[in-house]
Amino acid sequence: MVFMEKKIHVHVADDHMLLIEGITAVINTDNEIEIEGHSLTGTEVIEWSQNNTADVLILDINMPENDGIDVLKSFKENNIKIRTIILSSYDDVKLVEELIALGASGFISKRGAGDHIIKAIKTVHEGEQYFSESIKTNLLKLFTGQKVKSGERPESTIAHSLTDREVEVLILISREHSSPEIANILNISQSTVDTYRKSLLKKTNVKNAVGLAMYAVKNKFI
Amino acid sequence: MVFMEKKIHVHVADDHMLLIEGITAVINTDNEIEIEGHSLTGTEVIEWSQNNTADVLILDINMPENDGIDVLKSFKENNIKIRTIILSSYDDVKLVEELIALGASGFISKRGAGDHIIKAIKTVHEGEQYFSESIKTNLLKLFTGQKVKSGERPESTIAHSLTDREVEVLILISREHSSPEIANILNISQSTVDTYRKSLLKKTNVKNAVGLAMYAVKNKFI
DNA sequence: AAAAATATCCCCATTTATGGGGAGGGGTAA
DNA sequence: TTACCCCTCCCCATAAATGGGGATATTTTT
Repeated sequence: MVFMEKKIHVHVADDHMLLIEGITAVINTDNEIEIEGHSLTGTEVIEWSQNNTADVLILDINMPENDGIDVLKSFKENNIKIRTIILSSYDDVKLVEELIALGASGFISKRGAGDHIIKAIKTVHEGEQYFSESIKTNLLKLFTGQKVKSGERPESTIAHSLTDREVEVLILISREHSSPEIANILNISQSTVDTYRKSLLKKTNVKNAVGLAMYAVKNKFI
Repeated sequence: MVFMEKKIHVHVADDHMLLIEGITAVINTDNEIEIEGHSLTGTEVIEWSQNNTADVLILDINMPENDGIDVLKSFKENNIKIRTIILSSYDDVKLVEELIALGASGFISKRGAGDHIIKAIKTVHEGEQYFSESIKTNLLKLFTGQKVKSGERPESTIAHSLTDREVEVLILISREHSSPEIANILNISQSTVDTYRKSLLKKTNVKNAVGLAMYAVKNKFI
């Protein structure tokens, strides 16, 4: 780096303080980036965002009160623009498209090794998108697993009789989102979401949303 | 510190590489402690333990393949003695008793601020128990909010801040039963079942029945 | 090209779930 | 005894979920 008039200010949002401390420690090894503050719930992030001074937000998806999706939605509604890096776990990969539509520009898996958070911050700060290695791998799996449909592979589970959209809805249901919320997140009407609910109930042969969530767990959708 | 013949060697087990990196960064600020290695699944920890060289193990409860509890059980079965600090999230507090019985000697919450991991490592390495502030607070809540019956014992697995009846309802909800069904099964009125639902939602801090089912799974009620 | 599947939306109606409040009786610990 | 918790029940109201039907446009498969 040649010029450095000002450090990149980063805000971290995660409900695990220990992770925040860890990220802070990692970031402190770089002298171009600085932690500006943190939030422990989605609600805190939303409050913070109304008067924020940071350049980049690192945002966990799973948080109490209001999750990462709620936060992004709120940004959109209030026309707040913050370059945001999503901290994802498990299969949030399937939501990448929606998250991008909601304004996220970076994705880092909590799981993946070599997911360089510092590089992610700098890349996103430059206005570009960043996908960590593990996210890219998962995305690839997701897409190849769909395009190679030409006559083969029943895969392991019956779960694959579910369509892409159904799976998305299933995951959101399992994350405790209601139909109106899901409609909002996926930008479709609630009627459509309800159609997917019916379809899911029929296909999985369970009684209600709880059954769907259990099914999602059992089949490792979450 | 006066004497320092040798650093404390620490092994970290967590399925989130990012957290491991964070912990490493924190620990590297102390020159008496050194990270010896890490594991990403319970299975890895068990394999590692058969030929370990570390003084202290930092162990996450929620891991794929074999969780922290499985790991501790394996230690006990194979008579492996490693001073272990539990990294807990959410309501694992309720498992503290069980975890101590299984050989854990330290507890740090991922959530709590000021949960000094370095102090925990040193304390546990000295052979003493360590409870982080947030764990102590939660434990206190748990016990004050509960009658410790004379000569009674808190069951083997999960201690409940939930009452007996609440747990029954929780389990039935998780089995996909509706309120009218539950009322029928328990021979109480639906009003009463609904009261328990409200109480459960409040205590577990989740949004809906799906959240309750997930809570039940996480806390091994089902 | 025709058939099948997918994604999207709507109507209707009923049942469940959630959220707020209050309330009495029984047991137990301070 | 008093205070507190637990179990039980009820009122009210609104939101959400379920169940049935049907519909159109696009994409994919055959």
